Amino acid sequence: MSGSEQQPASGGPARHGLPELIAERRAKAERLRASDREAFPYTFARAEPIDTVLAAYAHLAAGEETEDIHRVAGRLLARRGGGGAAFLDLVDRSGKIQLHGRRDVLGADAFERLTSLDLGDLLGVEGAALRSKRGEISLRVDRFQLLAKALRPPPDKHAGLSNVETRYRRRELDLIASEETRKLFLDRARIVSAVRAYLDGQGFVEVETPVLQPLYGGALARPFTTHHNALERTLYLRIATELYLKRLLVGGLERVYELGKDFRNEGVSTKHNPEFTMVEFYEAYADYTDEALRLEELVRAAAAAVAYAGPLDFAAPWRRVSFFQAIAQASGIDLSVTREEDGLRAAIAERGLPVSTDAASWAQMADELLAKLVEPSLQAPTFVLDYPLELSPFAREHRSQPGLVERWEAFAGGIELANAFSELNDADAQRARFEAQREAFERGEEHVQPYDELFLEALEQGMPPAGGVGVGIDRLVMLLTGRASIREVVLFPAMRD
RNA sequence: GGGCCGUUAGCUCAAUGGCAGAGCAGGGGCCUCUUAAGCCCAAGGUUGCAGGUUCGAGCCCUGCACGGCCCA
Repeated sequence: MSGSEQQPASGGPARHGLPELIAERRAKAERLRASDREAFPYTFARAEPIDTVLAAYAHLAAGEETEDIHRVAGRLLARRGGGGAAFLDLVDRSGKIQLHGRRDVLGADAFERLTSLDLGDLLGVEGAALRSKRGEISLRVDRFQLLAKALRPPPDKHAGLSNVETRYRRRELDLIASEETRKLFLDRARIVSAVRAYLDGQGFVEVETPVLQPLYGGALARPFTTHHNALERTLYLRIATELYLKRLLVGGLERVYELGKDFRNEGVSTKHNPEFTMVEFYEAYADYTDEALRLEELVRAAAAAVAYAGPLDFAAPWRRVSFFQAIAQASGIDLSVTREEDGLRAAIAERGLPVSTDAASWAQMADELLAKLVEPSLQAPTFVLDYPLELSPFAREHRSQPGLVERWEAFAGGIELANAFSELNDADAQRARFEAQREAFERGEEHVQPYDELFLEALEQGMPPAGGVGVGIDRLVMLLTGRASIREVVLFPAMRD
């Protein structure tokens, strides 16, 4: 501590705690800037990933040294030793390597600079590979440069960052402190790449449709509303890409997909973030049966990309069960018989099922039976097939079962993973569905599909028969990485201020 | 929306209603093969916020904020 800090009455105010730590680090940075012309370079070229250096020297025996020079760059996260020898742990995206700094190699000045670095500093190092006497593959530090100063201390070098709230709000700290977190988000990137690679390989074209939409649609959800000043109009953040993608089928693109963010203005939970990543893909001349095969293949590809070895078996074919069967097995209620609102309400009450029946339509109660009684029990990957028409305003009527539509939802690990239809391409039937939605809205139903005249005009132009699928990427990542909360797999989840 | 739990130093955590502590990190020293390196010294606090009870509150009570888990 400097003299002035020991005499706060005559000098500046005494600094303690975090401000003191930051001041110490800033002073070091300034001293280095003054004394070391090589500090803070703009680049550090030809650095190798740490894991490739480690892999190249797995054969070294303890105590064996080489003169093979390597360059690595990363963040300083631990330090041991002292006197004329220093051991530093340097971490990059690929791994961690030990650095062995020696006064007799570096000279007194450079060694002093090395040992005065702070944990958290970013540095570039050049030196010879060796395995220490205690058996750790290391680089002897021949030269090093401070690439950036960490003015704030990193999380505890052993305990890491365990405060969940801080991990979500300050994800950069979580990534610095936790190899597990780094691996998770690298796996997420691999999953997204695998999804794209699968669809690209199957002849799908990646497209981008509006996020800001004059009219939202394609799902039953409340939208975020915003305003365009120059156009002087209300715009909505999309809740789905469905309707625009189907217009591209009308346009003849045949196989299209979009992978991006949707926004739903609803509650947050361990399974819901207000913005989330969805891939939707649409395929002309195919139906929902074809799309079930596609989902099996897509998930298999994603699982392979992260070498999934968890408890779920994604090998095809997945289990298939009808909507009515699934509910009958879980509740004892046969919805094909109990097709009336009052009858279903009575059946639910009779069995004392935890399903709200007040002011609920038949379809709402059926949907809730699925969500409450069936969904949580579906651990092994399962398709639930053939939904009531009332729940599915964009799905095509079942070719053989009246009152149902050709739709499935895929579940695994107790959560909904994907949703698909044989797409409704009859413009007049679609118009009737919109009208039914309008009537539902007038009856007071909250989640309805707004009437989209432009979409109807597109269908009137002629849309090929098609299958379409939406897959929740966040949930796919949860399943393939074994995480129970969506907040774990979203880098910066929504948090209250 | 409800219930339970949590919030103390930069980080990880202690503390019968009775002087707020430790480890790590940071500061000053010693130490040329360490692995949570070690040893000595000094320093670091609006105990989430606002009230209340009490001679005395990190601890008890009320409200609020944020988070976690469970339920709806």
